[in-house]
Amino acid sequence: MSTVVRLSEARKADLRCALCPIRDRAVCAYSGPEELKLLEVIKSYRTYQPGEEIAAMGEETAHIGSVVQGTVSLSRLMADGRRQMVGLLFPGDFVGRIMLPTAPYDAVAVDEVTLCLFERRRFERLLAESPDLRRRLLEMTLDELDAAREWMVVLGRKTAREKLASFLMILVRRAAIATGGEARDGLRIALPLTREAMADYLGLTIETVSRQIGALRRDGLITLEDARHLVVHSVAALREAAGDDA
Amino acid sequence: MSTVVRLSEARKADLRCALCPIRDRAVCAYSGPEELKLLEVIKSYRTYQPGEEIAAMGEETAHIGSVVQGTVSLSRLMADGRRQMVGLLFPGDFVGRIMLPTAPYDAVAVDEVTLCLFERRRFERLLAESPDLRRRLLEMTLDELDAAREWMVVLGRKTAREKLASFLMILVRRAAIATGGEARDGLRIALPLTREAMADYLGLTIETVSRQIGALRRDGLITLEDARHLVVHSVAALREAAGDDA
DNA sequence: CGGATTCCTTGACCTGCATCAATCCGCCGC
DNA sequence: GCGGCGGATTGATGCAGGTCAAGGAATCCG
Repeated sequence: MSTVVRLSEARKADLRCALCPIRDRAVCAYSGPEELKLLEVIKSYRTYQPGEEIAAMGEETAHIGSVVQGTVSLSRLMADGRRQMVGLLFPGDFVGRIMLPTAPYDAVAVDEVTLCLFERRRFERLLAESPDLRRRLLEMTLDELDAAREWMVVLGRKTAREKLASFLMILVRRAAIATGGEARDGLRIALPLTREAMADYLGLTIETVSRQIGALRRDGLITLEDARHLVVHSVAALREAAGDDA
Repeated sequence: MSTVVRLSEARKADLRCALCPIRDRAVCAYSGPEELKLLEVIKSYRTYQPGEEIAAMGEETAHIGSVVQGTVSLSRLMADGRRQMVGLLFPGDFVGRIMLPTAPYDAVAVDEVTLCLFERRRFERLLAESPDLRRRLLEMTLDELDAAREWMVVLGRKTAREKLASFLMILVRRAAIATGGEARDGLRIALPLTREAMADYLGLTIETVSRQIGALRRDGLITLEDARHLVVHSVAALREAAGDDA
């Protein structure tokens, strides 16, 4: 009995917004305690398995929300099977298109994903009344637009090697943020994506992805622990290889 | 004397928001008469010549505003000279990044461009108080994000021919909207961009752009009047060539 | 333990687009 | 008229990355 109580208390604690791991980055980042209370009432959590579909392009989406844990891919599929990933969402990022009833692309869980969901209609009603939510959502959308445009440069103008290095740099920056500080040499990186998903993100084939990873390894920029884990030896060299100046 | 008066009256009429040609599409689309009055006070017009720089990446931008007339390109330049266009703005579209002091990319007038400008600080203050402006801006930003992601598919996965056809389809859709109705066969299209600008938009070289236009012409999809004007014979065939289903 | 499956790597070959180079066309100033 | 110039076309050639094919490594399951 007492274990049950303790479990339910723990579950409850998980659900408290104040303790949420993405509290400072999600749509609700600017929301005060009163608004948080409102959100707490209407929110629900859902977990998706790797590869599981979160939303399908063209279909109605009843829920929208935030990535709490894991990685979500947004992609578009052409009629003949070619696929292009158009976004990669990490904890704190917002999933779902507001002001539009249907999803404009496929959303798929890359690894095990937990979402903090709101019923779309209810969230939009809340949005209409909350300057804090609106402000944060606008800010996040603008950031995503900048990121999308940055990625257009990668897709349109970079070589396969530069594409790979650019992708790794994204992971390096994320890992640096997660561990609190600067991007340091010797950083160990987990690749959340399969070779195929990377290829779809970078506009390449899996063979080219594999070969370019091999080339970066041979050139001493990285070491592969296994197919999904690597160590970055020189962040500066990797940035150089990505063709960025920033 | 009387002509001077009449001229100044005409000028004044040009400046009245109620008569603005982009009144229904710009940031101010949802603004009521009172708000329009406020905007009317702080706005100013400026005209740019073809090729003239509107904003340079990384530099502070004192003004933001709407495209009233003409076409604006947003692009990013890599250190070695490679350029990728990341957006093409038409009348009604918003120029400038709010909530950020510096421009995230270069903005250049493609042809003769007229902007309706607001001092950035003042506009942001207005934005903070106006739900109508904020709502419209969020809506426009979300639309641009969708457009950017759609373009990522073009850049990442389409062939040169499909890229050209996709670009022409954008112009066809725009021309259709401008002339009020459906995209009809036999439509005459003006190319606002040079071959170089098209190449930068599509992630190609000017030679490939030229060759692919030639190929579309030889295949009977289009006829060239001159280098900057063409007729689309079959919109359906062009869409097909673009590799789209929508 | 062995077979099946999924994911990744590697090799040989091919092709679509880039590169390099020459020419053309329309337009301007003189 | 004619040179000069920016933009566009066209041709010849090369190569980065795609395609096709085989095989390895890890995991699952009977």
